[in-house]
Amino acid sequence: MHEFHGFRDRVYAVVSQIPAGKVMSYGQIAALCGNVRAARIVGGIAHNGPVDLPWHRVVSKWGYVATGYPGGVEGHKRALKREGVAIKNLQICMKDSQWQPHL
DNA sequence: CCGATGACTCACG
DNA sequence: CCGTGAGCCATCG
Repeated sequence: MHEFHGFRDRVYAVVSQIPAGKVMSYGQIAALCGNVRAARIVGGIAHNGPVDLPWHRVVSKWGYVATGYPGGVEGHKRALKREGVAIKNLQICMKDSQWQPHL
C-alpha cells in the first residue's frame, strides 16, 4: 500500500498534501523527494501526470508558472489568489505562501 | 536498453 | 525575471 515505486509516486504524495493557500516550488518538491536537482523531473511528471493533483499550487522559484499551464499565467494566478495565496505585485509572496509538509 | 523530452534552476549579460 | 547557454536526471516511447 505505501509502497512507493519511485520518484514520481513521491511527488504525487507531496503535491497532494499541499494545502489550499500554500504553494511549493519544483526544486523544493524535488528536494523533498530526494533529488535537489530533479526540479525538471517534477515538471515532466506534472505534464504526464495521470493523477488529479493541485499542480496549480506548484510554482517556479520566482513564484509563478506559465509554461504549459492551461490558461497561462492569468488563469493560474487567479486560481491561486482564489485559494488565498498571498499575491504581491502580480507575483506570489513565496516567503508567505511557500509550504512544507510535516516531517 | 537508449534517445529524446521537459510545467526547472543557475550563471552571465 | 528577459535571453541565451549549460547542467541536471526521472520518465516516456
